[in-house]
Amino acid sequence: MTSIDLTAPEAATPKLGRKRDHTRDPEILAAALDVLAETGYDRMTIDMVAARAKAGKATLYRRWASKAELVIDAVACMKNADIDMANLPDTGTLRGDLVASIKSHSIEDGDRKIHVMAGLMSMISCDPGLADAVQSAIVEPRAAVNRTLLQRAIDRGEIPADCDVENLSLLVTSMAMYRTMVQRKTANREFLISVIDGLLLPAVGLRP
Amino acid sequence: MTSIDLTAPEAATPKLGRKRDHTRDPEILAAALDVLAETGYDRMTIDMVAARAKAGKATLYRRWASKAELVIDAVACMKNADIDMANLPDTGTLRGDLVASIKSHSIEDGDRKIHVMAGLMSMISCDPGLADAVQSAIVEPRAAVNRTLLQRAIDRGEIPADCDVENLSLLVTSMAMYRTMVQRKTANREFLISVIDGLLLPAVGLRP
DNA sequence: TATATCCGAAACTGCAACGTTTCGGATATA
DNA sequence: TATATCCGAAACGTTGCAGTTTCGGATATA
Repeated sequence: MTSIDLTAPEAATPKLGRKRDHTRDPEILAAALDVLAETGYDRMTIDMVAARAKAGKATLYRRWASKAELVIDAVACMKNADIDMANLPDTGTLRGDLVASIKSHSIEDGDRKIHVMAGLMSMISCDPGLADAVQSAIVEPRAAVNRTLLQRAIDRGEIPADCDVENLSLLVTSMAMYRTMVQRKTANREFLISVIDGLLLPAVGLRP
Repeated sequence: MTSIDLTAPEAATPKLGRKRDHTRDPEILAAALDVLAETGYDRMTIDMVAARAKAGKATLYRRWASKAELVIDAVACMKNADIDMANLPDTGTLRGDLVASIKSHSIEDGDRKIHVMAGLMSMISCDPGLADAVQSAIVEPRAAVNRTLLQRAIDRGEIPADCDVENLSLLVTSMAMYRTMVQRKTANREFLISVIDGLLLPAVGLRP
């Protein structure tokens, strides 16, 4: 199912000959994500991915049984590309933490994730496994960051303890997704800060 | 292009014989939207729509030149299915107006619109005309309602004049879209009110 | 009533992409 | 060095759907 399974040695494997080069797997998966983000799942073809990765189509089919498995693996392997829960910003204020978590790299990465999700939208309702992969690899990590930052602000008494942490932690991502998917505009730094200053902070009783 | 164009009389049309029955067009378009919302654009087939509408495939191709035109027409014709700008609620408070605008019918309609958008996600990045149709038929009408209700609240001095009306007017829809598309949960009345009371009203300085 | 056009059902064509397979050449292991 | 497996390229068969056409039957117009 996953690329990890493919690395497992089989019972009666002959030991002679060349071994498969798994160092190229990440390149192929990255190429798959690129094509997915640009064209969407249904219009994406294996040939596109192979061409992008400068690999033969046969090479891909040697490693993944189908287009669906390739995509699921690609999504699963994009987990935590930019998010480091163990090393969150700690500036002393909620606004400082939120703004510090918007590095230019994480903006690009977030944008990419949104486009990948858009490409998976039609497929996601059919395959529950894919929905789970998207949930744990794309959605949940980002929400966890915001949830932690909000909880810290509560703990230090900066914001009221009875505020709606769950909805608040999804606010910025929801607005970014809407802007990207529906309005077809980029969720750039300026926009993200306008959401923080215009919606999130006022909602917890802070004036930026 | 549109069903309206198809009703236009042609120059040298013979006057004899049976005329095309356009009273069934809305049924066919509604069937197209149903299939679109359920299966997505790429997996949707003309046969599905024909079967749903209990019509022949040839009948559909007599009226729309292609699958794309059928879908664009269907989206355009769902304009304002539930929204009546001339008859907005006016309860005297922002919360009253917002809650009053969430009738059970408009919840279902909003849910349907979100599923239609999800089905169009992959296609929407290819066809700019489709993006415009979605924008004016699905997205903008709902935002306009919220924008008006917020502006009224400003005019009567209920909320500060410098609040972020543009982002605020997209807040509920964004959260509903996120919940439906990503979390695969229904954006029911309880959820919508939790967004209003937990995010929107606090963000404009009101305590529900 | 006679006729022209409609209708739905179903068979058909064309095409695009999936997934498979084969090929010659390269390369790591024994 | 010998061999087994890798690699990328390219051809192939199959499938599924878009779009077309044909058919018998129904229906509104004259």
